[in-house]
Amino acid sequence: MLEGNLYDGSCQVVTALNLLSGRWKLPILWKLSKGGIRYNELKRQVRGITNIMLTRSLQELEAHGLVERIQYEENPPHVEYCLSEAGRELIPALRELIKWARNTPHMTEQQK
Amino acid sequence: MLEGNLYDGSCQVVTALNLLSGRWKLPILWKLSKGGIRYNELKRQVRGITNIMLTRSLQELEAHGLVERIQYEENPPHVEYCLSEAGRELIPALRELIKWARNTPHMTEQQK
DNA sequence: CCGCATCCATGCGGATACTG
DNA sequence: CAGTATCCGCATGGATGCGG
Repeated sequence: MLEGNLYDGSCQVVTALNLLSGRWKLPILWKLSKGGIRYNELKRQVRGITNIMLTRSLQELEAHGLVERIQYEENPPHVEYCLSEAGRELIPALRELIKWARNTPHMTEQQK
Repeated sequence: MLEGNLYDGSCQVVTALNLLSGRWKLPILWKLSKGGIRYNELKRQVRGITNIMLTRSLQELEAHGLVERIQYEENPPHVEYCLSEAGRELIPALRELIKWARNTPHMTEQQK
């Protein structure tokens, strides 16, 4: 896995990582990892996010199969978001990254 | 040093992940994980990268403590780059991400 | 051999306002 | 409640050429 043609391997990881980059994706995924949640509740919990950014992020994550959108045909509208199987499988990798970030001085210092 | 850090980290993981995002950082780190390497050799191995992008990426990675630059006072010039301790500690997390990316259909299909 | 300076294009993150 | 529609600034990626 580490060996062999590295560039091929890197491509997918680069794609994956760029999918997750940006200011909001991880916080969103994190909230979703706790279970299904509605749009406005999610917006409340992800501090500072606006409608447009929440909508876009969710759409992207859904388009790439990390998040599932479930719409209940009710009035008033009721939509829930949750992690897909792929999304759930991603969590362990993120946990590793979190662990690393916490134990890395430069990461904790340079919060300018 | 390069200015304009995109998002200050209200979250360390977000900061960490954004540090790694972009087209070249991971391929570079990947090559470096094999051991120290010279600038031009690195440029040869990271297909398609230009001087400016290689230089910038290395500077950023160095500024954030993931990469170390070693300059030998010789003529002709001799510079080597290698992973720092923090950089080496990051590899396991990346391995997880690679594993995930490889096992995720959408990642392998949708190279947009 | 190992870079930096300059300039340019693009896309992303975001503010504001509106809708079914 | 759950979103869209516009518009915009600026960081980021990149081509090309120069310099120690």
